[in-house]
Amino acid sequence: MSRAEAKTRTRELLLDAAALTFARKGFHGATVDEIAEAAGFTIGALYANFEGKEQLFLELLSSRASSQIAAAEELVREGAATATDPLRAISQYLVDLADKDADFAPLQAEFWLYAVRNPHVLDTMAEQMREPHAALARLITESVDTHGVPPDTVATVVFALFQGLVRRRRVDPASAPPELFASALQWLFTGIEHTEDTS
Amino acid sequence: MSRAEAKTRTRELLLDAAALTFARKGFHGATVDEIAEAAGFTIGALYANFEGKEQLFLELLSSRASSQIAAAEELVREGAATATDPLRAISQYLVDLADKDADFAPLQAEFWLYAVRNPHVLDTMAEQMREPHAALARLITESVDTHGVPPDTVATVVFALFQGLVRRRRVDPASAPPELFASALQWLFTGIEHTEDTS
DNA sequence: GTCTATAAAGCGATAGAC
DNA sequence: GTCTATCGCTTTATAGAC
Repeated sequence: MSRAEAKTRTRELLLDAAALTFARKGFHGATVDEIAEAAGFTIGALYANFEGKEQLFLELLSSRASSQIAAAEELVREGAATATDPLRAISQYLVDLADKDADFAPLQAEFWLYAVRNPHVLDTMAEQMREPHAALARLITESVDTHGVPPDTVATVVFALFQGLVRRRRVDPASAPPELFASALQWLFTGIEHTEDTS
Repeated sequence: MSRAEAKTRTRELLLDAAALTFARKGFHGATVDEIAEAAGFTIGALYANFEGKEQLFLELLSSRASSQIAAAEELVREGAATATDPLRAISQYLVDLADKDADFAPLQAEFWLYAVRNPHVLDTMAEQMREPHAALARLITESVDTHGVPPDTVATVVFALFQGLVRRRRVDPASAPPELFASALQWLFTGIEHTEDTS
């Protein structure tokens, strides 16, 4: 491993550790010491690779876009594979993701709060969401008939719905079971009015 | 004003200031000094009325339930008043609320993060949501036919949807215009499939 | 490039005056 | 009950050794 590769590796380890620590403690709650230690280094390595805590956080915010893109692409692949019930496939995939990576939602919330409080990063935040959003819009276009409603619009609503349900699920799991994700998505397209009355 | 009333007033001023400051800076980002100053006092008054920063935050989390209940009750009244299009009335009311009080959503996010990171307050958080949730469920029952889907379930989905859209609106207002809130709610009941194709 | 030691600042909380 | 002054701890960031 060359010197340059070693440094890149250190940076990535620090970024991963930062993601974990910021998710668990928040931006102000997390300390640089703690982040460095979680990565297996001391603060010296951190300051050799990043200007400081804030720049590390912002770099993380930008870099996590790529991992989101990867997830979005897998979502599309999954959706194409199980074309029998694409809506159900989408919801199941996203519920699994949220349940498996418990740090994802808190980190996103932390990013959102930071962006709301520091308007100059709002654009970065919007940018971060663009590709996953586009991927979902593409999947929707391929899978269902939106009857003239722009796929972008539908994607926005679907993301909002899932984000809200994921947060709810954390506070009160019983009120937001996995099936609700699928049902809600189903309702969005066919309407509650057209649900078979099972009461 | 009696001594007891004065103290109660100080407590309330401090709680209001705490809501503002925690919303704008976050739990760790806000300082007790800053909160006291925003209320027009110094830290002495704060420590005379609360055990410390954490207890102040938790008391705020609990106390804000009552103001939410008030908002929920007004929502029900509004909904009953404009019974011509209750879905549209609900969405407009909630969008106005979110746009008017810019600190509300960040404070809720801060509460949620705190609850996720400190599981012993998850119940308090769930409790806080109960009454507004019940109010919305009642309004739904009165306003629309849910075709056997429990109103509680519908309320959960509606809250999730709105919460997600409000957050999105903060980052990218163009992608989440007020009309989208009404449309999304409409779709939930009648289905995108049954939208008139206006393309 | 990374570690250890330290500087400088900010924080929550307390004590005593009024 | 509230204010002012201060303690003690934690934090970010830097400097110098290796």
